[in-house]
Amino acid sequence: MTKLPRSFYLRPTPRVARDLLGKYLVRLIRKRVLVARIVETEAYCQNDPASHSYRGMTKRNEVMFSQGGHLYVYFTYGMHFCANVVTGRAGKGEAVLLRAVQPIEGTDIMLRNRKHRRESNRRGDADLLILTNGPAKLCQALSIGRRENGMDLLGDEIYLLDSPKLLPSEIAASTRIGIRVGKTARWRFFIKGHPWISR
DNA sequence: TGGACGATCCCCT
DNA sequence: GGGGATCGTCCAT
Repeated sequence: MTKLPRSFYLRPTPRVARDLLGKYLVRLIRKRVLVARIVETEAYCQNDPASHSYRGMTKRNEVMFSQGGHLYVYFTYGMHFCANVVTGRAGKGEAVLLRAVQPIEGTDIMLRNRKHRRESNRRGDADLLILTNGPAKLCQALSIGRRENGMDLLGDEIYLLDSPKLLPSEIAASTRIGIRVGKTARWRFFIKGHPWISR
């Protein structure tokens, strides 16, 4: 499999969001390789009131305005990170939020990264099915945080591998999750019936 | 300088 | 289904 080329990211954002389904996210950390398959995404576009870029560039969202193919990581709710793939040409301010992935390789590291997160975790996060089924969870599992903000996905620390295109019948679209505005756009994409979809 | 608010997660009812 | 945790960011004073 080959790395997704820059041109992949320079297409319309909802298209990129849909085409990211099934691709492999590769994370190299301390000589170990973590691999996860993307199963759920959301597109955030120009003139989109739900997008961080809607009110212009700030220190927080400046990476979102960089050239497509970079990683935009933001901190939210005082405790969580979320990871986005920047799309389009520099200055556009569009990106795709990675909402859920399926662990493929390095699962032991991912489990460790999310273990002991809370002392009072009574259900136990050792369950693979809930390891990476949410945007903040997958960041924990893959060790994505402030340091990874702005990384080039054509580099060697974090990148995306191509995979055979999914059939249209395997993909579903819906409205986005957790937003207060921009609720009509159907810019959430996911693999139909996939066990790792977020709740 | 302060206060309101999150592209969430987890636990409890 | 609802609320608490928890803090960086942004904008209004």
